[in-house]
Parts: sequence; C-alpha cells; structure tokens
Amino acid sequence: MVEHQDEKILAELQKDGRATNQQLADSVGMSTSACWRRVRALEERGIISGYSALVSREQAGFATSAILHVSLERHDTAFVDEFVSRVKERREVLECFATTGDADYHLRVVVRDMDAYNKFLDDFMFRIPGIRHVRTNVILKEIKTGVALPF
Amino acid sequence: MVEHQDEKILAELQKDGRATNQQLADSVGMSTSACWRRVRALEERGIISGYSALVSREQAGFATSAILHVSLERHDTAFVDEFVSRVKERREVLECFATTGDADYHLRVVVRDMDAYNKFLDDFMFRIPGIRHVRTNVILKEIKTGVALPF
DNA sequence: TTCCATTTCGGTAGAATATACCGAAAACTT
DNA sequence: AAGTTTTCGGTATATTCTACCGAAATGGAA
Repeated sequence: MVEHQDEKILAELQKDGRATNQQLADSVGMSTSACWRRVRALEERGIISGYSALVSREQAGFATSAILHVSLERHDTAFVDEFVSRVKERREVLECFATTGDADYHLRVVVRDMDAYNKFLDDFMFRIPGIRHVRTNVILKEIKTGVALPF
Repeated sequence: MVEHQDEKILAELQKDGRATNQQLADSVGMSTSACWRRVRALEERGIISGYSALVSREQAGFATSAILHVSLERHDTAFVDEFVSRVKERREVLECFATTGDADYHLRVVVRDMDAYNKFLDDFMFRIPGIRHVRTNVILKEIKTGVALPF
C-alpha cells in the first residue's frame, strides 16, 4: 500500500512540512517530477491529511494543560455520541482517545491559565450529560510532544 | 508579546502549514510583504517551531497505540534524567508528560502492531532503571488528534 | 504640541519554485 | 514476445518567494 519511497517522503515531510519539492526529491533520491507526483498522490489518498505549523504552546501564551480521565455513566450510543460530538468541537481539547482501563476516555486539554481550565470544567465538561467521573492530572512538564510517526 | 495579527497568522498556519504567503496575507488582511515579515519573525523567535505533514496513522500502517501511566521508584535527578533522555530518543513515544496524580508520567506510544508493542515494553520500557510501575491503556479509538492551539 | 528616531508598512523586481505536459523507460499481463 | 499500463526524467511556463525600496505610522523627549 505505502511503498518504501513513500515512507521516505512521509518521514521527510513530517520533519519539515514546508520542504520544497526539490529538497524532498534530493533527500529521497528521486527526480523532482516523480517526487512531486508521489506527494500529490499521498495527499489525494488522504495518507497526508494536511500540513500544520507547530506552535510553541508556552510562547503562544497557553500556560496550562492537563490530562483528563473521563468515565461515562452508561454507554448507550446516545450518550457516547453526545460526548464525542461535544468534545470534537471544543478546541481546548487537543486530543481525545477511547481507551481500555479504569477510565473510558483520555483527553488532553490546553488553556491559557488555571482560571480558563476551571471555566472549561464548569461550563463544558461538567455539563455533558452522562458523565460519571472526571479526574484531572495537571501537566507539570512536557517531556516530549511529537507528531511524527516512527517510520 | 504575540499580537492579534500574529495570532491570526498562527491560526491560519496551524490549519494549513503550506498556505502560500499570498493566501495568508489575504486571509489575515495584510500585504504580502508585511505578512511575510511577520511569519519570518515568528519562526526566528521560535514561536513557530517548525512545520509538519500530518500523516494518517492507520493508513500509514500503525495499527496499535496506547497510553502508558508510568511511575518511578525514586525521583533523584539521576533516575529522572535517565528516564527522560531514554524516552526522548524512542520514536515510538510520540508524547510524554510529567503529571500530577497517581502516575508520574503519561506517555502515548504508537507502533505497527501488538507484537511491536510487546517488544517495546520488553526491550525498552522494562529495562529503564528505576521504574516502579507501568500501566497500559490500549487506545480503542481516536476521537480526536489535534495539534492546533485554540487561539 | 513638535521634533526626531525607530519601527512597520505596501509595492516591486529578480530569483526560486511549483505544476502540468511530453516522450521514453520500466513493469506487468497475457 | 507483444501489447498494455504505469512510472519515469526532462522541460517550459505560471506562480510564488524573498529582499530591497521609500513612505507612512508609531513612540518618546523636550
């Protein structure tokens, strides 16, 4: 499905999403036209779903972040769908995963300060119907925040 | 520090990290040269730390991922530094956060399959000195995986 | 206020790059 | 082996980047 040369391209574009086609072609050992075609195909197939600037959370003024463990009261699709759709549209929630273990969901939330986090809980999280339990683990330090898949 | 117009640029570049300078200038209502200068300044100040292609985990062949809760036996800098430096260089570990709560660290690990995950634990995680406890929460579903800060 | 210094602006031109098309080479099928 | 399809590298043009310019805006100090 994804060939070796594609993986090299993907690895490069993960490292530098704004690399020029010429740089790309050089670093994977391909002609510019062949390389450009492969990139476009990867985009069209959705293997590359987009490109993003990586912004420094602290410097951009988002001092506070936390990992939330959330459990639902019940797991009817109605409740689950409601939870999922609400979470998706809250931009403070950068990540949300359904997991095995004690909690049903792991969320990572990023806000400007503790006030904003408190507001997030009161105005949003605690108002979602069917929530059994929310445990907050404040992030003390970001050891690593990567987006690159380990090709 | 980061002005309103900069935030608009950052928001746009988070949505499309390969937007041309002209597109950017249009969408934030600025001349191309002014826009280009601001982008370069944001890069030089490290507010934009880089650019990345966003690659579909599933389509790229990484079927398995998990969230790990890790606790250390002791918290001497020696043990902590060892743990941190080892985690940083393992590319399967996309994210690692030091948190409050029961565990000391939350990690998100992405691998091709369960075999690879088992190997990751045996060959890497369980060999780090000073680990007290590791709990694996397998990710059943990715509800949301975002990188964009909520400007 | 008025003046001067500094920063930020928009416009522009040459250099660099992206993008689509071409015929040739390679790979695959029968 | 012949025919079909895919992928290749090279190239021309349209687009975009990047650095420079003088003008406008901004911010203090007298």
